[in-house]
Amino acid sequence: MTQRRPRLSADDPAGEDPAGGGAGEVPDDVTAAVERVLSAAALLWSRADQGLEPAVSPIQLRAVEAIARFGRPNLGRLAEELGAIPSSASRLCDRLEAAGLVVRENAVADRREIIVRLSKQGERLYSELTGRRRAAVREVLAQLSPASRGRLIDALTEFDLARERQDAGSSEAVGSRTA
Amino acid sequence: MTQRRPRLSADDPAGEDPAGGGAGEVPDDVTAAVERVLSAAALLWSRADQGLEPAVSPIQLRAVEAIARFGRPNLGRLAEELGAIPSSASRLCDRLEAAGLVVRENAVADRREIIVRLSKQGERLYSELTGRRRAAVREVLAQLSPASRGRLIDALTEFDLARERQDAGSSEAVGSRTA
DNA sequence: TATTGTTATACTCTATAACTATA
DNA sequence: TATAGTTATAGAGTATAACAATA
Repeated sequence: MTQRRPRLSADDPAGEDPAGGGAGEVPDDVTAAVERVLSAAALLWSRADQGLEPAVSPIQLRAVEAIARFGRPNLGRLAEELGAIPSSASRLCDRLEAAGLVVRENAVADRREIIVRLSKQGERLYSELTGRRRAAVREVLAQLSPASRGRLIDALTEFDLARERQDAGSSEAVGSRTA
Repeated sequence: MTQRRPRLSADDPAGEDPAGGGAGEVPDDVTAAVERVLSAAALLWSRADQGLEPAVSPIQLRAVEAIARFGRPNLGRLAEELGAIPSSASRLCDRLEAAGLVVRENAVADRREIIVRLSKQGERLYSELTGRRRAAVREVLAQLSPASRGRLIDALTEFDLARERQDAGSSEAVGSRTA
């Protein structure tokens, strides 16, 4: 799950708050078209774990990804990256370690710290995941002409630059959460 | 979580299988650029639930989305859409109902069936979610010039058509899983 | 007998709080 | 005293298997 904020409990009546809304200016049809692609892209991306071997849970897979990104994080850093608290990350590592995907090691500098790294098998799993994602993207791109691909990459680059500008401005947001 | 296949248990040594790989033809830099944007897009999309009121869990939110898409699915149809088994969906509905987000009703045609629909509060929550996603996309698009937006929508439309062709060809895949 | 949904049981995942070890 | 991590406990989320009700 990975959220820090308290959630609605089963015995809790629930709260109020409309909120929502957004800036005008951008035509609705453009927004809708981009939304549709984003939605499909998110699906394409998340489907890459289908048939992965061994079939770890999405949560464990996400932890493997986070560890791969950081190389050798300590447990606190890993928890932060997952948007979880150290306790949860510790328990998750228990299971990952039991599954043979990660290894816990004592840090040399500060003996309180525990370094988490991927095992050989964990690295293999991560490679398979990234390979599958790349393959999925390639399969779609292969259907486009080189000229179309050129236009696509130009447009996406523009979008990504805009997104980064936007992202930099709204850093008061909460945790990461790849969910 | 929502997967049907057996997962690696904590007491299970784990399996083998390299796999991965993909079709050549498409240049690596193009693939990598698209991947980067897809990754960011998936993140943008999944972050829309930040600060939602009431703060339901991602799993419950996903169920709300599925119910909203279908209108009034029976429990089995909902489970199928979530990539879960009826038992899990039933338990999930217990919590959603307790939280006041959905309502269970007896079907008129077949008295074995249970129809699941959003409560007023559930619909409000769903509206807020879609509103937030739309706003997030708008904010990014607002940073682009109208000409850039035109190019973007053309490129995305091409990509989406290619994806749909691809998707139609690989329908032997398992469940949906938005994870 | 087949289908729809629920309940019993067990495991993963997560948070809060209390604890241990090191700094 | 503060920090890094673990353990105890409790609840959400899920699957398998056994069950009830309807077709």
